[in-house]
Amino acid sequence: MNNRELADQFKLIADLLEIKGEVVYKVLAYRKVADSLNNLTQDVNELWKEGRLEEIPGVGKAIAEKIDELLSTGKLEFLERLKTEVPPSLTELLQVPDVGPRKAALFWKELGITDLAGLEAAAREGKLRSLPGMGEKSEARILAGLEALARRGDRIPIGEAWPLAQELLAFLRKLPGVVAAEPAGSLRRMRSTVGDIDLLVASKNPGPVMAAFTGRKDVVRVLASGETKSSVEFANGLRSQIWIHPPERFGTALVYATGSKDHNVRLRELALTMGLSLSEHSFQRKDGSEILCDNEEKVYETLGLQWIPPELREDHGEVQAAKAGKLPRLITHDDLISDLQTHSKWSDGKLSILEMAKAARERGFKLLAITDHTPSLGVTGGVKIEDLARQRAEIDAAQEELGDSIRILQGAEVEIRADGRLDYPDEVLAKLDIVLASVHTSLRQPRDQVTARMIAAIRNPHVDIIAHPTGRLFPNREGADLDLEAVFSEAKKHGVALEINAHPARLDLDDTNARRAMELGILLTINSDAHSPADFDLAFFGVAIARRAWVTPEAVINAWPVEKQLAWLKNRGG
DNA sequence: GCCGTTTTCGGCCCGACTGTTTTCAGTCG
Repeated sequence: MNNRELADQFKLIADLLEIKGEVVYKVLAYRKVADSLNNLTQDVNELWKEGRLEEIPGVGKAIAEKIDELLSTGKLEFLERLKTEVPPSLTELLQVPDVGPRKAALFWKELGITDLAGLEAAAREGKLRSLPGMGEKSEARILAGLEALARRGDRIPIGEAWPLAQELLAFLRKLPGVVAAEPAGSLRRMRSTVGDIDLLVASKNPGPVMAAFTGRKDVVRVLASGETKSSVEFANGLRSQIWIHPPERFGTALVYATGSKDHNVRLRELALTMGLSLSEHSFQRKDGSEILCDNEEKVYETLGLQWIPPELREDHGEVQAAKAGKLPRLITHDDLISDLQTHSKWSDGKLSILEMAKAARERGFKLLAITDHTPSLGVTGGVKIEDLARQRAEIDAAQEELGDSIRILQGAEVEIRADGRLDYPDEVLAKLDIVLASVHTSLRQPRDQVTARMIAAIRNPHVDIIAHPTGRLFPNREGADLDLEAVFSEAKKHGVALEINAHPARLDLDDTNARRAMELGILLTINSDAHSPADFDLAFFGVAIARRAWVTPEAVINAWPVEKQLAWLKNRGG
């Protein structure tokens, strides 16, 4: 059982206990452990073997025993018994907006509803409205929520949400009386997926701004509209909400709206120790007087903290680090001066090498690796060995034309075949300037097999980088079941770099794994995987993942001076 | 169920909005 699978068990326990009506703090305790496990930078099995389970945040004696039972036997008696008391399928209902644990319990106990289909049928038959605390409007909201859920599915990739948010922000910023408009929520924290689009507006006159927002043509439903907060749904099922606060309170409001919830709780606890109560409006002293903050820096300063970049605000140690003045200098998009994974017409890219190099140069890159696919990945039209010399000639010609404004490398994204062999023989790899190795197929191999395959690639002396290590694709393809600890240990030993692939459908390594790699001192690389000029800009999302992983520029090859990048490649003997 | 600059018990952040209610529960972030 891996970290995520274990976390799922505890999330299920939390949901079931909540529906059962258990005291809320017990539920929160289980939920916190699920979150801790999901964000753990080590394999929980290692901690378990070393008897260090209680070092995991939120894990005490009782939960440590449950983890022990789950990892030893694969089952948990406590959970099995719980499942006989509350049907597990009831947790489906919690996905529906406006349905929480109390209503789920109500529907189950009064109407025998145990899943989404049952809820929808009952709502359509008008059976919900007569329940205590329910009415026609509540029933209609639940039906609307069910429809939105069906349309939208789950969370959406940040690559889709970000452009939509920019469009909404541009709209808001043009409205009269709007002083500022910023992204908030998981969007601003740059999580790889977001549930809805949160936006914060500064204005002294919120009424007309709210009206303009909720009155947009693409809004199909207004879910809430108040003085400080409104929430709407778009035709595709996506939801967005805005808060509007006066400019002099923008700082506290932005901290609040950005979250995460756990980060906010941490800040509020800290405020209380200083005799202050922190809300989205202000700090309040015990005598009722307020401290207003028009920007975030003032909020953190009042708490005796360094300003914390939004990407770190997950209650993963950032508040403690800020208190000690030890926040890392996070990498930025501007730090990147190379892109080490891109594709040209030689495989599945859209442009010639010269066109790609010009596009890279326009974006300020000084170094570009052309890393086309290899033949076994048939759909990409991989470069045959006999064509590599002609590709080299094209690179030389492009280099000639562009002079020293940008340096172009001949590389390859070499397929790691199902049996662990690479798609080019060593003598061919030896002639390339840079070699990335990656898996695209046979991702469902058993853990041992797929891990061995990856390790074999890392041990090949010509391989410089493992690209998108797990092979995951949003939203539907799970990554390979890799033993990442083993992969990390081997990468460290052989000095092979691991990629944070910036394509929003990949974002692989993810933030949690990238943080673990960083802690282990493994080199990282952030690449766009560009197949067309616009794709170069996707590096932005890769940087976001790196920032969420506390990554500094020193750890990222692409942020090094060109000569250092080239020297690293040369010294690897590739 | 966890946890400790109020420490081994008694707390555990703060508020907006809605709907069904005549003062509040439920949900959400």
